[in-house]
Amino acid sequence: MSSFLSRESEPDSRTFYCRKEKSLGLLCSNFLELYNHDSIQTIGLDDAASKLGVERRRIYDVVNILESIGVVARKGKNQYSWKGFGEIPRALEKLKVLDENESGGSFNVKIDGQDNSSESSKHIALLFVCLDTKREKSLWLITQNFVKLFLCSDAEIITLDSAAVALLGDVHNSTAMRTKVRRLYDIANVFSSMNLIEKTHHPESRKPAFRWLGWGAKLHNGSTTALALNESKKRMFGTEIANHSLKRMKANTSVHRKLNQKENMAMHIKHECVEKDNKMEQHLKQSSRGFVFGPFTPGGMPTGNKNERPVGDWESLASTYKPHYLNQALSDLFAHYMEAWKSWYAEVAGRGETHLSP
DNA sequence: GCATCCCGCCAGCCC
DNA sequence: GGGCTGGCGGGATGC
Repeated sequence: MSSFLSRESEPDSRTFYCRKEKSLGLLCSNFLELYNHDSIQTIGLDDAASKLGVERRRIYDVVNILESIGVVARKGKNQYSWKGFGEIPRALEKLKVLDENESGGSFNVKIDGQDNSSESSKHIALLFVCLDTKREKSLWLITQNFVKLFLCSDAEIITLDSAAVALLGDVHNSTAMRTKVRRLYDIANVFSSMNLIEKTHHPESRKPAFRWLGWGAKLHNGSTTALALNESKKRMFGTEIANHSLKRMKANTSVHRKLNQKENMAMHIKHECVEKDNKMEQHLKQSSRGFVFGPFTPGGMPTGNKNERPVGDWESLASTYKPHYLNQALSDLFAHYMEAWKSWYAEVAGRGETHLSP
């Protein structure tokens, strides 16, 4: 039996209550470790609850969130089937396509002060206006809409407050807002534990917010990514269980995690990608006086900074950071990053967006 | 004091 | 009717 299971029976865990040991994120990590195996066909909720030492009610929360991104699928009463991480890209793509169909084409939603356009607000309101009935308030749908906020908006980071506003529509209903934010915290914890998002702070309000890391930011090869996640989880579980300080949110961010030298190639590849992003981001931050840009933020955007790098420098910077990967998949991934960066640069430069400057 | 989110009540649904 | 499902919000914990 895994260490996370035996821990439940320890007398200390009852004597000294630690909230973080009970968190949904940790439960999700343990759930994934338990079921992320090729041999797993069916997941019984009772079985999961007893093996993980939690109430069945908590399992519902986890599987509902996982179901919304395709990792598991409901087979019947009390039964789910394991689909695996390879389903995540497909599920995300479906969400994106679905959203484009619903909104009559891709639109640029900006939230959290990144755009004050009333048109964008209208789009959001139209997109989530249907969240009224019980079914439509389900964790499953809230999760999907939360993902859509990232996938279909220009927002690099999103605060849970603004996500709640977007999903709820009615800003004046404070009770409903609080409830929605609670649910978003649940979802965010699960996603954080899977490294789909990471916690950060809004650059202006300094409010807690979340940044979308997404599946594509890891590896495009589904199986390799799943392997990487699987391996990473194994390491993180051990760390979390053994570490009583349990700095979960910080430890779980892929950006800040240090790589164990003995980790496998998949983890190494993943880390290498993140490292490249970090270097790019650090340079971007230096020239933008602390504004938190994402990895693809155009370097040529005017910031008013005297030390601002000219566009050409960024292109040379990009080529400077071009890694010499032996792995073809990784080379393809980096090429994809470069393409995305270039297209975003072209788009933003074309619009002449100066309002992003602090 | 605010952010976070666990916990379990209880209503709706299904068999 | 009983079990399953999961929305919901009180209130405890963390920082």
